[in-house]
Amino acid sequence: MTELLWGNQPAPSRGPKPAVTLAAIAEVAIRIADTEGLDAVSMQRIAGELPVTKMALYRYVPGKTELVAVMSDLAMGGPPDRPELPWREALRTWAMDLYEGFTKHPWLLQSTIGRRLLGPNELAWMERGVAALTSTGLSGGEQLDSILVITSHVRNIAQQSTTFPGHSTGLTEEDMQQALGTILSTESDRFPHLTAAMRTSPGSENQGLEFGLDRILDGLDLLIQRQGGRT
Amino acid sequence: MTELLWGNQPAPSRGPKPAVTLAAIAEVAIRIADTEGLDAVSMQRIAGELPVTKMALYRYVPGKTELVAVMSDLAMGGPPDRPELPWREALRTWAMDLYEGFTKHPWLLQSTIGRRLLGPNELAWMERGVAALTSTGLSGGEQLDSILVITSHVRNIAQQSTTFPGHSTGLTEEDMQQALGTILSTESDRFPHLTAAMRTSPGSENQGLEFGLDRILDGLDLLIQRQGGRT
DNA sequence: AAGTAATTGTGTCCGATGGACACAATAATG
DNA sequence: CATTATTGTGTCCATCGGACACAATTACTT
Repeated sequence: MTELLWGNQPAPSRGPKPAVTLAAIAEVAIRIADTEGLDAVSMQRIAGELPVTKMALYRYVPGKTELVAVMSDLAMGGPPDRPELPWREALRTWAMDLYEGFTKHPWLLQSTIGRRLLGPNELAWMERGVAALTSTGLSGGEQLDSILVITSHVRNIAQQSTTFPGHSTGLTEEDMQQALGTILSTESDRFPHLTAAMRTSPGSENQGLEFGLDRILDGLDLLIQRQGGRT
Repeated sequence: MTELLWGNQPAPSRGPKPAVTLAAIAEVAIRIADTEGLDAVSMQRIAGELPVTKMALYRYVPGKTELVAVMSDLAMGGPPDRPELPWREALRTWAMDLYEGFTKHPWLLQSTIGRRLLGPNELAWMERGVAALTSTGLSGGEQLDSILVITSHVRNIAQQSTTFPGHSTGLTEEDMQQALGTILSTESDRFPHLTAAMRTSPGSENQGLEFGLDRILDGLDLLIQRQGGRT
């Protein structure tokens, strides 16, 4: 499995030439997931767009789980190159880049959850994250925890703002807002503060990303200053 | 669907007595999910533990999606009663209670993602969250964004710390750490900061929850003070 | 009391899924 | 030329969510 993700295949000499490559399989799978959602990615479907049958895919990948892992790391890609910046700006653009990646491939939010083996690209993202924090005086554990908080925030904001192709419950953002509205109006006595908050809320938007990010960065800044770290 | 979640069924008069109830179905489903994971919850499996057949369940629920929604809101439960506290402590215990809920039913992390209709219990949690922030002078939108950040953090911490029954890739936390270790040792030149950070890291734990929570609360505190809010 | 209408439970059937497995075709090596 | 490792194919299976027709049950109406 590690070999699959990191591309360390022994390269056999005997036997017929492979008709496809792991990369080609992953690319097809990614394209399907991008356009029709992760649930539309089946072995049949993939094989249908390649000069092989379904079962041939199992020569390249032990199972669907592993295939999803490979395509995930590939779709995620590495973090884009950015000019060196002070830690706060560096971390902010890092978060924004990450957000963009998740909006470009929304299904990554489904496929990269829970305990899993990490691929080279995912590790590269982490590397860039902690790199931004090395000069702050935070300990290793604090650095890791910091980028974890930011990642969580970015992920969950992306999750609720992007619309999933396929698999979704078929709910528009409007549907949800409307249903919530009618409930809150008929049941407003049970949720007084919530109704009040939603009434004064502008009703949107991706300011949620900015807001949380600013709070977290403020909190980190405070900790760094308190520990006498430099920028 | 809203009727299902909020328990507003018209109660028919004609016809035979129902052999089971929606609540009973949900309870069985919850028990299965708790012990064997969400993927083990199938209509067959549920019916097997009830005096009905699989297809009879569809008299109580339009489809599996809706059933999962119902069992999710039920398992989540409402927020526990807590004495009134200043906003920071209130929000902290709120987050801890939420965390406990997710560790008690890890599958909630899978079932309550993306756009979905909100049940009474989920709304009750939100109500408690914003209630803690009403006296801070934050706007409605800011209050909602605040509890969203905290929820995200709690969720993702719970996600990586709890072990999923079934469905998991069968990876122990040790397996992951070990695989990561070997990769970082053979590939340490590609990830210098990351390897350094992981070397000085104590290797664990749920201090990740505390750390991120403290940063977020610090950031909120700063914003509140900046706006001249009172505690 | 008898019949009508609404509602519940059952059984059968379907398409799609991931995967096991045996087998034939292909290429490099001895 | 024969051996051997490797690739691709076809068949088969259990499981899943769900559609649908049909029988059984109960309350309401006449």
